[in-house]
Amino acid sequence: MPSLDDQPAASDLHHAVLAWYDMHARDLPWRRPEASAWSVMVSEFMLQQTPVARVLPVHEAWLERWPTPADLAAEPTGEAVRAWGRLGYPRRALRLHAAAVAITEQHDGVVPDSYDDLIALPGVGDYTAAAIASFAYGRRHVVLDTNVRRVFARAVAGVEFPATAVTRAERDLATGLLPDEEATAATWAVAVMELGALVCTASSPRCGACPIADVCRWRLAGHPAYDGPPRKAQAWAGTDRQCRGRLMAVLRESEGPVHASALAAAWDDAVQRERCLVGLIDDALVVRVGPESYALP
DNA sequence: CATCCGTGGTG
DNA sequence: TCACCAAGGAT
Repeated sequence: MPSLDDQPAASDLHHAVLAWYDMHARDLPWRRPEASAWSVMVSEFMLQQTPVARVLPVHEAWLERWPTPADLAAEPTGEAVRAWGRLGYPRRALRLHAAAVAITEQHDGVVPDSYDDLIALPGVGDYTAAAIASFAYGRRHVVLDTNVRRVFARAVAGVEFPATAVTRAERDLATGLLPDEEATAATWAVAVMELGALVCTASSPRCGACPIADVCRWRLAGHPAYDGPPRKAQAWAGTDRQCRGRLMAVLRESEGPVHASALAAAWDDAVQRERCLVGLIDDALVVRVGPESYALP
């Protein structure tokens, strides 16, 4: 019978989480045995800050249209931005395209399997590099995303939410919990993430359905309330992000170039509209094709 | 290390 | 209703 001072034994966590995953894992396209590394990579880009439900249809259309990195690399960047649709953060589409170009030119069109090669690609940070290496190639890596961090914060550290930024102690903890055997480590990585996504959710966690509830330090401590710094909600109404989104929607939905008047109709504040347009052009999400005419690149 | 970068679902 | 949140990365 565990006391509050005990750390959950790694072996207990492994068995419980892996058994739970075997039973409850979602059947997602990028997890199927026939899924290519490119499919995994596309999913990871799309899933950066966007929920699975909204990624599914876009991912399917994307892989059908561009089955390999070279297929995407051969297209203008604007086609990637248009196909990205309303997933949000369209710079991710640009980075995915740039990554496809780099893979085509520097890796013979094959998605790299090493963390070092992956993290050198545009739009690939620590999480995405580890995720692709682990999920697509079965390599042993610490995959630290928001779900995994939350599960470990609760089950091991006994707090409701992890710190704002990844700490050294947190990474050491995750490293220590990573199973030794390579294939097991890869399954563990996706299993812990799935547990965080489906059971150990940010709000209203389903502890009654959790395979490690009996050793979870946060639950054993009586679910103490979060006492860290307030996590600031992102402002939205009236921000440049909203303005940029409106402008991009106009361009996306138009087959050809749009006149400045069409953009003006999408956002009233002329000063802010101009600032955002300049920013979009600077980001290479928009190109000016005439005196008062704009288009996707 | 804090801030910026989209969008839509939900309790 | 509206604050919160969803598989981050770049600067």
